[in-house]
Amino acid sequence: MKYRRVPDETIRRLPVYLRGAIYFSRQGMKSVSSEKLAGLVGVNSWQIRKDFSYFGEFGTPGVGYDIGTLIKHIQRILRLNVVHKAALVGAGNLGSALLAYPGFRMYGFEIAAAFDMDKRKVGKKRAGVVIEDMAKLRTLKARYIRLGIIAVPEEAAQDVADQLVLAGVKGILNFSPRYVSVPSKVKIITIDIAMDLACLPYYTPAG
Amino acid sequence: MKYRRVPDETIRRLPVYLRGAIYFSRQGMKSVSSEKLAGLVGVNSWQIRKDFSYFGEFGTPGVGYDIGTLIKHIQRILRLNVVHKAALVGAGNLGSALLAYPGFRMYGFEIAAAFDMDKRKVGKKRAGVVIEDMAKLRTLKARYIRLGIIAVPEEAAQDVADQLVLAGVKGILNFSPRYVSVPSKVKIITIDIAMDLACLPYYTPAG
DNA sequence: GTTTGTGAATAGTTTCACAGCA
DNA sequence: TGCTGTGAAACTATTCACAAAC
Repeated sequence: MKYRRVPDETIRRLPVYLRGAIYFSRQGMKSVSSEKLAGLVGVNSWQIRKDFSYFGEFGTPGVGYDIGTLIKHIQRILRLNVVHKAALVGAGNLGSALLAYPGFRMYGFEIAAAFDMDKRKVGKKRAGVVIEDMAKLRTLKARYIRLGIIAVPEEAAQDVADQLVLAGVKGILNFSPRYVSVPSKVKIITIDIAMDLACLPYYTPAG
Repeated sequence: MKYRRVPDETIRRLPVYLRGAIYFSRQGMKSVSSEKLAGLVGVNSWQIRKDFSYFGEFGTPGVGYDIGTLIKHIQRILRLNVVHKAALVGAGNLGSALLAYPGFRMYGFEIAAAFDMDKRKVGKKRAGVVIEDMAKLRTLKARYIRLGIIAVPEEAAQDVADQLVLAGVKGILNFSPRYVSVPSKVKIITIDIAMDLACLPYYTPAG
């Protein structure tokens, strides 16, 4: 296929395919068709084939995709083939849930450090990770931690983001319900878990 | 403006605008321009004006949008002007975090019930909500609870979704990292908090 | 027979530029 | 002057249909 810019939407779907491929792999399957994968992850089969086609041909007509190859391929495209260390800021309810969440490992992430403003929490452990003082954020660079996760109350979000940027992180996952501004060299993704729910009533007329 | 189907993307942005409007309202402001709102929420001003234009004219040229009117308008469009009761299934780490999350109230949601498979948790309280036995799910309809939130391990997600559908919910917010299938009359939104993070390394080359 | 890969057609979304109103 | 509302243009993404590969 002649070169075309990869759509952002395609990138957004790759983790879904990766999860599906890992699932089939654990079931002991060796290869899978776009139709089968489509059934599992809830995306059309032609959409899946189109998405994969942006990265060259790696399926076998009449057979499907080799699951091992597929996993490696997607991991390399998304740069998930190396372990990415992340720092969590905020060890409250949400932060603790994130520390215990098994989903990060699946994509090669490791929450390697946790921080909290509350001095009483400092030194305690959550899911095997020792909570550190906010002042220690400056050590991130030396510890090769390049991602930050914000799980603090919204008033503190911008301040924490500034500190993370200062500490040299390259990407931030923001769980606080507030838009946060960062220099353009830093990529930020904001997830407001209530916002997705806010769209639901619109789509459920007889609610 | 002549009628045109409202883009899904516009609907997805409305909660963002709503949050911004509520923020300005709390600051004591009476009206706001699309430019000001744009600065807060990180969307272009013309995008905001376009989005609003799908629902008729409610701004004043030379002045901006009346904040009170804006809030009421968006709430009505999204059907957030009545309280929506939701049932949480799964009172583990994530479930507890959701129960304590203040963001739901902002959009008019109330987690009115919580359920867990673990009999030892049944009867205990989390953030003021008593955890009930899974068997009580069948009482949702009588209690006017039409939304379900799934916060259980992925193996149990499909089963819980089936039970929620049986209990008559109209919409489901799924936090388990697995695609779940439901009848087409039920709207489901799946959030995998790790999946968003999985896209980050792709956008941060020097990671 | 089955399943991939992809150009072309269709659909959806964003951006622009500016007329018109307060 | 300042800001909204919107048609038209540009851009992006999805869907289709089918030739080619196994």
